[in-house]
Amino acid sequence: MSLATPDGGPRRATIQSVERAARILKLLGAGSWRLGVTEVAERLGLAKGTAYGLLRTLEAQELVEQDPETGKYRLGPAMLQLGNAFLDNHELRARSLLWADSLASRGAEAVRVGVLHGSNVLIVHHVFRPDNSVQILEVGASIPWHACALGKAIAAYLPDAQRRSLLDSGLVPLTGRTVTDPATLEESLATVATAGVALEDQEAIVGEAEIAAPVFDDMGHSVGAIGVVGPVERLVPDGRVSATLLAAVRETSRGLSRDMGAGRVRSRGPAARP
Amino acid sequence: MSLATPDGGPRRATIQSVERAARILKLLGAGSWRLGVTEVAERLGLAKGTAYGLLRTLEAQELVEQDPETGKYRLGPAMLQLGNAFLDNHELRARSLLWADSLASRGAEAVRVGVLHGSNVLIVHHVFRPDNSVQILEVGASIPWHACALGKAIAAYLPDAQRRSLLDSGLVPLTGRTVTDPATLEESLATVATAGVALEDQEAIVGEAEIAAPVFDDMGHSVGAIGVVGPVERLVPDGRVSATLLAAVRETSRGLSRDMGAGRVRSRGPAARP
DNA sequence: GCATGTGTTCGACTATATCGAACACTGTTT
DNA sequence: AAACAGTGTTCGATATAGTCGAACACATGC
Repeated sequence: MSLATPDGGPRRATIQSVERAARILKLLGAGSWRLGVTEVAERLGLAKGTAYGLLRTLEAQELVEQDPETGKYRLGPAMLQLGNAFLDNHELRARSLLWADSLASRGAEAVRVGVLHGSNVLIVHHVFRPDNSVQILEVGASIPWHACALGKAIAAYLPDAQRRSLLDSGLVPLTGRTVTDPATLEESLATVATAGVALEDQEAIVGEAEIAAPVFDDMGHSVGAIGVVGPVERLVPDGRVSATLLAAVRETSRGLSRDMGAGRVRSRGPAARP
Repeated sequence: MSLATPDGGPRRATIQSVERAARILKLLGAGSWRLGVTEVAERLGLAKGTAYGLLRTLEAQELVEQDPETGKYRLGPAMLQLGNAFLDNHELRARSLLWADSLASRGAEAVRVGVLHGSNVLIVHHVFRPDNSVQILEVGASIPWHACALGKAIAAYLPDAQRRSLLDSGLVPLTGRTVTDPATLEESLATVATAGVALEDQEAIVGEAEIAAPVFDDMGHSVGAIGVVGPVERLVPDGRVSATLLAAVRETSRGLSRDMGAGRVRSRGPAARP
């Protein structure tokens, strides 16, 4: 009955049923199609009755929906609302709105803001390139950290231990140019750390590049990154990084970092009701 | 504290701790700022230790984050990812992408697609008006059903019992023109049902109007709605609804409904691997 | 310095979640 | 037709696993 804690991590008390419920949610979210009770039970190693009870409870909360025809389950609408609520409460995102807008118009490129989540970068804000082209919204998407400039910018300023674990955790290639060797990646992170800016040249999507810089809080931790994405021809013309964009990104990240740091140091909880 | 199940639905067993965990998440999502353990415990009527255990478990799953400085809790990044996963699995949204795009360019207005969630309409897709103006993305937002055309369009075709409960559940005014009287609202729903299209004229935001039509699945249930939003001057010039937009919305909703119905009737699970 | 606040820990109690087998139902196979 | 292999669902016995409440350590403000 006892689930052994994997690789002898610190054994903190966790509530079993809630953990299982969370894993069900992630399971439904990961696989891109609806699952049945038996499939859920199998994949999590639970009794069918147990999985059913959990699903029923989640359904009552509208975190999960059941297709009335097939009886299978999928994520529910409350999930979207909570996801949105996360964004509303997100400090980095809130503070980045104005900076991202101005960076987008100044650089005439799309802007993304991301934070580290596991070994991926989670996009928390996205401003479209200011032209009429059709673009898809990427907020909520997650990108392997080593395949985007945002991720490298964050990783470069992480405490050693954390950076190590990132480097060691399965680096999968997305394009032919994705760097997956930990050693060379570590070197490039050192370069990023001295330059203060990270680059990505078709390592995630062929034809697209990114220039990004880290964002720090008042403790000096890299809590996220902001950068511009766009076609290689414009970001890296003739193999050289556009100096204009580079300066714009750097200055924006500094301004945003100042915002983040100042918010905590100067006044403790200015927005809270007294 | 107890939400009465609409029309006396059967009360089944639910797992206590999971339900409590879900309520914690909603609490963190609703109040727009981070909460402490004691506050959570108070608002849910739990022992402090219990609330702590739940929060710890949710934190381990990254559904909740703890501010290392203040010790207070907020929603975590996994929430955003799950919210996004909900969208990816959402059938109506998936099928509406193309229709919404074409409606937006045909009508030169912003397009929204929504579903009913509780007594609100949850926006699951949003196409910006095809001009260069700055617009904010509304996906994930929820709007009181009686204050938007999407909501009226859905409600007009709901089973009697469900429509009743909507009419009876606290209708709050958002602007001076919001209709909050159940009787007059019911009348207007009857009109909507015969016309096949719903209107909204500055009932949610001053200066903005909306034209929407319902979307049906193969069972004939109104599972959502699609419509255009924009300034009153363009949607309702001189007090008359733009005939062009009205036709466009109507035709789009019919096409989308056909998509939704056809997907289920013709082939059972065409997208599933064999 | 005390008084109040916080988040956190711990152990005893029993309410509570888990299991596993049996159920009703559907569509397919024989 | 009838037996089969699936599904989601129900139910009751068992002891596990979650809940409570008091005590803890730490921070803040009087």
